[in-house]
Amino acid sequence: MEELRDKNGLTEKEYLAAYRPGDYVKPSVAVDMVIFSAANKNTGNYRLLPQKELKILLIKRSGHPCLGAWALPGGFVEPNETTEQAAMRELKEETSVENIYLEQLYTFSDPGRDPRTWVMSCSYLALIDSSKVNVTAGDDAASASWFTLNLETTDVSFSEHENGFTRVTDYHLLLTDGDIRLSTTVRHTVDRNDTGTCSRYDIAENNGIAFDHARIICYAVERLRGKVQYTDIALNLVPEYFTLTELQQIYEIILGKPLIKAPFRRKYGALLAEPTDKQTSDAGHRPSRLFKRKWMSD
Amino acid sequence: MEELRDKNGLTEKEYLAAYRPGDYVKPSVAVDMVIFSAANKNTGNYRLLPQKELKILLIKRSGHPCLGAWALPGGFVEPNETTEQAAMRELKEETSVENIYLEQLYTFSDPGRDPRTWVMSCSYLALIDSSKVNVTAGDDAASASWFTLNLETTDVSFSEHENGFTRVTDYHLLLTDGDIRLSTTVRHTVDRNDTGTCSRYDIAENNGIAFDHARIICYAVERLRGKVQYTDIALNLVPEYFTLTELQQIYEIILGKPLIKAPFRRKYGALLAEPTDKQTSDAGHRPSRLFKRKWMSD
DNA sequence: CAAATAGTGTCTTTGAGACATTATGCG
DNA sequence: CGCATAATGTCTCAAAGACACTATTTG
Repeated sequence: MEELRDKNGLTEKEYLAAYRPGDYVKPSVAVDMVIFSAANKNTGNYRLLPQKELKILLIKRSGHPCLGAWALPGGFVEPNETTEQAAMRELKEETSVENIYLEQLYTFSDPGRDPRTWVMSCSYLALIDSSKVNVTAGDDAASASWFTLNLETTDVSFSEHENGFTRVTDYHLLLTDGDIRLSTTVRHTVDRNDTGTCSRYDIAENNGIAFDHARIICYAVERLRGKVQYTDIALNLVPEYFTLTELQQIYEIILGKPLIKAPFRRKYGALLAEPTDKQTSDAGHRPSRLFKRKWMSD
Repeated sequence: MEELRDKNGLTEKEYLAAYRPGDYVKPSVAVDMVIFSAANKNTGNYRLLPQKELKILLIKRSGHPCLGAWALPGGFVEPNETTEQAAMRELKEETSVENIYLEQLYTFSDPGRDPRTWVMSCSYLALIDSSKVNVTAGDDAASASWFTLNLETTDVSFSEHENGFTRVTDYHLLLTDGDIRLSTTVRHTVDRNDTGTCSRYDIAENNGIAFDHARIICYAVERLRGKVQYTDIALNLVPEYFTLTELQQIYEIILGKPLIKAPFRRKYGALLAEPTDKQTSDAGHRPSRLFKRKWMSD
C-alpha cells in the first residue's frame, strides 16, 4: 500500500494526528425504548381462559420538561458505546432485565421534539415475556408502570389525485394503568406522487404522554403488526413453555382482530412451536399441550 | 391547566428559560444515502432486449480519511433540520435531483466507524428512475459515479444450538464502473437464543469502499429485497411509462433470481401497473404495451 | 352431564409455479 | 419466412379461510 497524501501533503496518519473536531453544533442523541409485554387479564370466572393484553412500560417524569407526564424509558448515548449498547444499559438500569429482544426502530429528529435543546431519539422496540415482567415489577424505579395498550384505527381516508394519492389514518392510542388513562390522537399522513413520498405522524390531541413519545409508540405498534406476520418475533412475548392458544391470543392482540383457530395452528403452530410432553393444569376444562419455541431462520 | 413546579419550585417556563445544555460529549450525526437506480446494459445485438443492471451512486473521497476510496453521498445534519431534510438537501447538492423516494434505513453508531471522531450515520435508502439519472450524470461533482452492483451470497451456514441458533451469511459485494472494481466481503451473523438476538455485519475484506459503507450498502440491498416483495417500492425505479418486462427485470436484478413471466404479470402487473394506449417502438421485434404506475395503498 | 377449551377434518377458494401456446412486428 | 419478444391459457399443487366435528378435562 502506498502512502496517499492529501492536498496539504499529509498522510492519513499525519492528518488524523492533527485532526481537531470542529466547533459545529452537535445534537444530543438519546435512545428511547418501547418495551412490549403480553400479560393475562384476570377474568372473574375461574373456568374461563384468561385473555391477553398488550402492555408497554412507561416512566413518570419527575422533572421538567413534561413534569408528571409519562415517558418511554431511555437515556442519552454515551461515548464509546453503540446506540444498541446504550439501550441495553438503560434497560438494565431502569428495569433490571438484561437479555431481551431488541430491535432498532427509527431515528426521530424533529428539531423541536425536545423543548430544551437539539435531541435526536434513536428508538428501539423491545419485547419481553410476561414471566420475566414480574421480576421487574418490584423495581426501585418507583414510578415505572406497565400500561395496557389499545391502539384503535378510528378513521382511514384514501384519495387518489393527480399522479398519486393521499392516505390519512387516524389512530386513537389509549394507555391505561388502574385509574390512570393516557389518551392521544395521532394522525398518520402518507402522501405519494411520482416525485416522492412523504410520511408523517402528527399528534393531534395529547393527554399525559411526554414529548413526541405517542408517535414513537404508534410507530412501534405498526412495526410489530407488520413483523408478526412474517417473522417469529412473537415468540419473544411468550414464556419458555406456552400453549398454542396463548400464542394465538398474542397474535390477536397485536393485530387487533380475531384469528381462526385451525389455520392458525397449521401455519404458526407448525412453524414456530415444537410440542413437548408437558400439559397445563389447574384449568376448569381440558388441559392443553405445552409447546417450546422453534426458531425460524428468517 | 395547573402550573406544575419541580423540586426546585420552578415552572416549566422558568425551567426552560434557565436551561443550559450540559458539557457532555455529543456525537456528530451524518446522513449517508444508498441511491439505487436501474439502468439498461447495452447488449451488442440490436434485436435483443437490453438487460437491466442495479446501480448505486458513489463519490470518490478527495481528502482524508479514506482518501481515494469511494463513499456513499452524504453529509452532516445541521441544526433546525431533520435527518430527512438533511438527506434531501445533500441529495440536491450532490446530484441536483430533488424529489425522489427516500426512506430511513438504519442508524449506525459503532464508536470507531469514523477514525476522526464520534460520528453516527443515519442512513437512507433512495430510489431514482433511470430517466432522471442522465440529468445527473453531467454534474459538477466531478468524481461522482454510478457503479454496477452485484451482491452475491457466497455461503450460508445455519447451526442450531442450545436454545437457539446461529446463522452466518457471507456476501460478496462487487461494484464496478468501467475499469474500477470495488470488492468487499461482508459477513452477516445472526445469533439467537431465548435471552435475545444479536445481529452484526462484519467487513472481512475491503477494497476501495470508504468507512463502513460496504455494510450500509448490504443492509440497503437486504431492505430493498424484502420490501420489493410486499410493497410497490419498485415503481420508483421505473420511468413514467414502462413495460411489464422492464418491471420484471427490475424485480429480477433486485432479487437476484429469474421470475416466471405469467405469474409475475398476473400478480404485479395487475397490482402495480395500469395499461395505456402507448407502445414501444424501435425494437427488433413485436412492440410492447406501455403501462403507467398504479399506486398501492400499502 | 354440562361447560369450556383442545385439537382435527375437510371443503372451498385463491394464487403461486410451471409450462405451453398464440400473437405480432421487424428485417 | 424466421427471429425475438409480447401476451395469454391452463394445469397442478400448496395454503388461507371458514366451519364443523370430535376429544378431554373439571365440577
